[in-house]
Amino acid sequence: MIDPNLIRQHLDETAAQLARRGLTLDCARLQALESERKSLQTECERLQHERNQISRKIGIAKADGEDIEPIKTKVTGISERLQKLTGKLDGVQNELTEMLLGIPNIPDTTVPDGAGEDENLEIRRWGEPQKLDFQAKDHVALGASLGMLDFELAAKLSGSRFATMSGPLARLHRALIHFMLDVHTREHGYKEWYVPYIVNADSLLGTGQLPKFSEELFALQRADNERPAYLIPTAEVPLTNLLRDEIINAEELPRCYVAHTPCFRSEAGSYGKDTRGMIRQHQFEKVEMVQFVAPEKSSDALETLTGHAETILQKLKLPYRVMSLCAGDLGFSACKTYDLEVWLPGQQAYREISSCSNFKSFQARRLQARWRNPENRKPELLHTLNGSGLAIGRTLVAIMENHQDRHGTIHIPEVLQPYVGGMSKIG
RNA sequence: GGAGAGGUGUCCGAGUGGCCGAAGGAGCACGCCUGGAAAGUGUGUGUACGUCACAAGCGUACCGAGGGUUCGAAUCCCUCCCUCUCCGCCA
Repeated sequence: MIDPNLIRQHLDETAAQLARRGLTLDCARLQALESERKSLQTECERLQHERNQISRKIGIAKADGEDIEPIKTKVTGISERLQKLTGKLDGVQNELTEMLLGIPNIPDTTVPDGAGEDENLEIRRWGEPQKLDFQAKDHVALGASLGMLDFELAAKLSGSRFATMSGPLARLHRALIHFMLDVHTREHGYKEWYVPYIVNADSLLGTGQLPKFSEELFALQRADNERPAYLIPTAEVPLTNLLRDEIINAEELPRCYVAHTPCFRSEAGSYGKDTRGMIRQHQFEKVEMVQFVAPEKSSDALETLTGHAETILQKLKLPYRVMSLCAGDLGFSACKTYDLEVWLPGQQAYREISSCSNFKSFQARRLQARWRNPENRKPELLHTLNGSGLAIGRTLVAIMENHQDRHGTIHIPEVLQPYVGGMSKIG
């Protein structure tokens, strides 16, 4: 959630900044609701004050043995008026918060202009796409010829957008998880977590997936009376919510967390997109990094966090480029995002493999995740960041396609070999 | 699944209808003491919102969440969530 004060005091500038995303803010409605809220709230509080005063007098009068009936009737009148007004105030406030929750984060000033994907800005490249003297196969063909990657079999079990892997390929997939966790914990100073894969609505509200994006989630059917629960779409949700409603000390910052989890996405609205292969699945594994930092540190933290994700690609010798998402392509909660796009010879294209974002206080405000600023001893909102480090399935795809030879053999990057019992190739 | 106990401020912990935003302690901040530190000691120390100059002051709300009773609720009633103990079951 953006700072409500921006709506109250700097509505026009805020609307202008949000317009970069292609969003038109209903300023008139917001302003009307805001001024109505103001007058209703003032009046309600005045009446409450009056009621509290009189009620207090009743207590005293009663102790003195006086007749309290006349005072009581006076209060009753106030209470009736108060009830009507608070009802109205609640209505206004609900509409206002609903609108506020629906407003995306304000793009950072360093975010490039643009309406969508095509206008994202390339920041840098690493590695050269290999020039092969044979026709590169994509991972689907490679996996099928190895007999270790099967989508039809998965469809029998579960439906479309699932995969089975077997044998050495399944092992390599598992190895990637361990490798990435080891790099982030040993070399980048992250703390490893194991977290629930099922979360409640509050957690999803905290990170911004709810209320707006419920169609992307798998909701679980539960017994009567139980609150809805959801499969996590990313480890960002449980990891970031670890600090929900917490106040932490300055010396405990930054907090750098990493976890591997499966991720579940319904991929509603992506029909016909990436239907071939493992790029877009209902279930995939991901190693996720999350950082909680003091506000003035978050811009730098985004650079280092992105670097941590890049390290993995470099160690795996996978060519990639870093894209700064333009305002129109930013995710709902993000203020600035770098996408890492890995080269996929099978597609002859760079494809997203990691997304690293600074949310500033947008998530922290919903979460009430705070720190105690030593300067004034007051609790203030933290800044949160996260990034994939990396998406496991897509990394596997990238390894298969980039490290294939003319025989369809996959050559395993050296850094991974200790994780697969010294195996150097598959097939 | 059965039986019981409980959820109060940064933390611990008192408080069973009327100046209770809440005793006491710890922690923290500032000061005294000290060669320095510890100990000791004094003072201060919740959050959000409104009014307003994001000052002071004043006001409102908040004692797990949401309803209700009442002139008045941390305190009484209902529903839900969560934690703990014992028993049962179980990867």
